[in-house]
Amino acid sequence: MAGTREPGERDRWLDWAQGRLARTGLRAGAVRVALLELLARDGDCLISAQQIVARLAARGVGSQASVYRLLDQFVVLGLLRRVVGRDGLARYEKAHPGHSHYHLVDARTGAVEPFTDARLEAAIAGAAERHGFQLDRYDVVLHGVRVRGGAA
Amino acid sequence: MAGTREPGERDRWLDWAQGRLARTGLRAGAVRVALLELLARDGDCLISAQQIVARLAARGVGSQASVYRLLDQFVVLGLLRRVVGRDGLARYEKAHPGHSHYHLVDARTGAVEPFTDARLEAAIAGAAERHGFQLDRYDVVLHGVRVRGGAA
DNA sequence: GTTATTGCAAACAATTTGCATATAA
DNA sequence: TTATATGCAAATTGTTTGCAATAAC
Repeated sequence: MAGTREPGERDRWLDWAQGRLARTGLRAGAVRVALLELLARDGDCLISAQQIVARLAARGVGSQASVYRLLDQFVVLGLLRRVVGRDGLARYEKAHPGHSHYHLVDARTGAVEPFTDARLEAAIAGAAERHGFQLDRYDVVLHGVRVRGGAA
Repeated sequence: MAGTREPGERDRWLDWAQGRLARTGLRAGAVRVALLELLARDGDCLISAQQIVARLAARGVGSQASVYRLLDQFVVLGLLRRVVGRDGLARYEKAHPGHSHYHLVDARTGAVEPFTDARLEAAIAGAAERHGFQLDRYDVVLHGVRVRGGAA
């Protein structure tokens, strides 16, 4: 199952995010609390804003406006990463400081799966260098079909 | 200037596209003709649908509906590549069969520039292989600032 | 009490669709 | 002639914004 990692990581992100928010003068409203909890649990791979709105609504919390506003806020604070898919929808996932990753999209199921790859990272840095670019950030999305179990 | 290549490439794409369209039972309407010509000239790097609509409108040709419909059609036929930017807008560029490339986005100017890099290509193939993925297609977008003239 | 948070509804913008008309083959 | 191409206007859909009411600190 994508999103299952070492125990404690979920809470680590939550603690980090809460600490960061506490230090900004912002206030812990009901929607923000619920959103943080939801993201801590399900924010390991891209979730769309609409999905989030729906899940919160199912619990009787939040509205379009507040969810979009909070997501924006979290992105600005560096708590979330925002990615726009081929369908033009914004999706979000927890940001882990200094820990960038790529996405594998399964052409059959549409499932998105994060992965990291040191060699690829090095190759990208090299390519940027060769083309006279000082790299700031990058997006890499691979589309294909799974033929073997993913490398852990 | 991005988009300047060997002489004749523009017409080569146009010929190829026209040939492909001719063999499909579709008809060469006025908007299609104008759109093909525009793309042959300016389609080397990502243009948004709105830009295209505007440019055609300035020449008194086309409408939202026909432009969007034609662009879709061209993508399906493999004449164009469709890319969705971080702003969620669809952008298009000429597809060259078997000739994939990446994009450099200048963080200062927002300019998008295509490039190719054999080593990067190999690295991507390797990463897909390592993660048990049979690669179908990929998107690579590098964000940063230009520090030297681009490698020709 | 002051100021940020929330919800509602309206506003927006890109894209899509229905349908009547024009036109290429 | 007959199916495709086109334009117009309306509909969709994701996202944003204005504003009054609410609640955190």
